[in-house]
Amino acid sequence: MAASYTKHTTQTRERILEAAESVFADNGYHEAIVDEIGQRTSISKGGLYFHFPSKEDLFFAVMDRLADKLVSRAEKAALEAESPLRAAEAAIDQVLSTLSGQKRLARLLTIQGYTMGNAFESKRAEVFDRFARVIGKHLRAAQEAGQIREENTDLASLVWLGAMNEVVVHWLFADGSSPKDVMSDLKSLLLASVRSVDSKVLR
Amino acid sequence: MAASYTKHTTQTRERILEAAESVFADNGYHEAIVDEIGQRTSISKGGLYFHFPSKEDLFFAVMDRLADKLVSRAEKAALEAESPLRAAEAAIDQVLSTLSGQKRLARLLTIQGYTMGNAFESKRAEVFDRFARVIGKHLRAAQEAGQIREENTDLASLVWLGAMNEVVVHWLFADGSSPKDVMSDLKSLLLASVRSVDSKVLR
DNA sequence: CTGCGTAAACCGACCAGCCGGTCGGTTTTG
DNA sequence: CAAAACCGACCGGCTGGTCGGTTTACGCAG
Repeated sequence: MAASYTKHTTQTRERILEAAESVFADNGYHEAIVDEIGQRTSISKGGLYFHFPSKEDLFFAVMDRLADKLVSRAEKAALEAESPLRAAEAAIDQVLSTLSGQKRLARLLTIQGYTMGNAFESKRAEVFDRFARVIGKHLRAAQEAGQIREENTDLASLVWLGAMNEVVVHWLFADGSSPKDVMSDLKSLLLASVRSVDSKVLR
Repeated sequence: MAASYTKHTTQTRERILEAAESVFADNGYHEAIVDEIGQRTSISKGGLYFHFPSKEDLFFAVMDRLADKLVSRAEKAALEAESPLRAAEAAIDQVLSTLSGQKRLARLLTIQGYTMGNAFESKRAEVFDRFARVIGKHLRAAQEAGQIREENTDLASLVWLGAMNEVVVHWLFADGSSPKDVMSDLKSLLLASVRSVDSKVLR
């Protein structure tokens, strides 16, 4: 499918996605106006609708693209880690520091995404699940390797994800310290939540 | 201010809030239609707008009312606990089991609330902060009482809150096990995240 | 290389319908 | 008899999406 696109088309799609991302990030789904994406792209509304069937689809495409980027970053970082637990750590590290530098993007992923009604629900679930799975994979490995006590790794990854999310959201709202700044404290909390009682086994 | 309302007015307001809560919970902010609140209340749109200046204000009032209810429940439960750490535990216990029984309400608090654009941001922050403060208060006490290791209690309460939120949201989307079912696992994770290394000091 | 025909890509004026909010008037309350 | 409470027909702005038409890209025959 993607292969059938000409190079030119692909480039244009990319341009649109880029602009759409910024518009959605600024305003959220509902407040975002399709024409504005047109303006920023110098592509008319008609042109936009040639590439994407609807505003909703465009939004989904933006989210997918974003998730792809972040997840692959996280997985790459995890690959370089020297132990499963470190890998899980590296993944959240990566995500948090990326988001730290890009407030609007963070906003899009955590808050703005919600701003479409029911239609978005499943998308949100999908994107967050992808992250949860990345974390879960490594936690499971860590458990098998005896690095951690916790057996319910699915729940644990949910907890980790939720914690990260909340830290990011809090930063966005309260604009206090950035996720980067609390990262080390956060990591020790999360590690503590799963580690063996015998703390020597940790890592 | 509230005192200046007549009894009758107060009752009507209550009826409206009740209906509004259910309509918002069903559809989210944008999809919710003011007229429908009218229908369910048998109060005309004009009547509604006599009591609330705008849809947005009505929504805020609904959220406030909800937060009041939940927070006071949580605090009441915490009062009866025998130690600060137990109190924090009781608070999340209370919230989770309440939400477990009321899916629509849970949806409203966690997801639907977001479905208004930027205007909602500060409200979300406010509501969640109230919960965070409840947890934080007890964690701080627990820290002073030497029950827990963690010093950054603000962060810890954020983590707890985020974890709870994510568990609820996941339940709503995936409709797997209810928060109630994972509660004990969740609690042990959260406790582990903050407890002293010397596990005997726990509680 | 050139001209040409076809289809892809793009344009932008226009429409449609939805829904929050209004307001002049009516009923109820005290 | 005020004033509060309520009614509901109506308005108007807004914005996704459409569609007939134009331009560009590209393969190919002469």
